[in-house]
Amino acid sequence: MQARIMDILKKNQLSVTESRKKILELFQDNPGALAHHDIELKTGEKFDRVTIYRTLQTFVEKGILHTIPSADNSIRYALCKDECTEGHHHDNHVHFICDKCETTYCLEAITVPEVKLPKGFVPNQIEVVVNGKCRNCVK
Amino acid sequence: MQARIMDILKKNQLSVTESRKKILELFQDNPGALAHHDIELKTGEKFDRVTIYRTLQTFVEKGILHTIPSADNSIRYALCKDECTEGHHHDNHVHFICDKCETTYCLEAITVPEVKLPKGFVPNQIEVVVNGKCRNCVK
DNA sequence: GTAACTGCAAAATATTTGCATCCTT
DNA sequence: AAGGATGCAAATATTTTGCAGTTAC
Repeated sequence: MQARIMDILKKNQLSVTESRKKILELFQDNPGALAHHDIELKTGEKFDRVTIYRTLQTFVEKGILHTIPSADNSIRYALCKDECTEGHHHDNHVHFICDKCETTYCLEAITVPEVKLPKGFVPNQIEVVVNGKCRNCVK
Repeated sequence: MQARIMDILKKNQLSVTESRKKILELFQDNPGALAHHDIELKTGEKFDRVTIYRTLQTFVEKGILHTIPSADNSIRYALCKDECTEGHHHDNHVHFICDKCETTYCLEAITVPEVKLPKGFVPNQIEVVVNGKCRNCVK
């Protein structure tokens, strides 16, 4: 686990620091996506808020994390698959946000369906975010 | 135009005030979606920032506007079709955000495709947001 | 006249920037 | 040792809340 984290950092020419290791670890241990605020809590506020901002930004730029759009003003982040490289994301999978437990899942197995656009519109990236009840909350 | 605006407000039991009329008018005149910030600018900062927050919130609650998720921490709002009622939105159309001009379109004609979810996941709402070049920016 | 709405002030929260210090390489 | 990363302070920006005055009905 630790090894994998170091690999990710080194592959992206980032120095291996406490905060980066810890934050990456969080994402690896977590099934879903995390928002800035979650990270602050889960690290026990061990790191400066600013460091978290900068770390997340760096990870997104390097293609280690991707962002998940939401309608509630809190961007969530999730680990990218290996194919992502700097400046080029390939996270064309479906995201699922549970209305009950708020967990955000990256449904890697589900590919984004084709969307037919009107003439003149050229797609670049397609985001699909599904809300509903996740398998743990559908009782 | 004005008549239609009054209709919308009355139908939702909202008193007809300057700010509400003006903001609704903005949405009617605009092809795309608007963020809080856009509205401040387009009204010439005539209304208090707080009033705009409250007006937008009210409109969303009443089903007059819907929100469009985004990955950049700026929620955009767009007019709902008539079928939306208080507490129940039906905006299952595709949203398109232009990478160049930043305009957000509601592609009413394009319905959201079926998405197959893993066992145990029950969908409630599906959001599809496409990024790319719009018909004005594809030269 | 009454309830609803607005504007102002202020609080709470979130985000960004500069800089000195510390850590990684 | 050098460059990069962090933490702190502070500047900005965003969002929320309370309340008094105003407006719609």
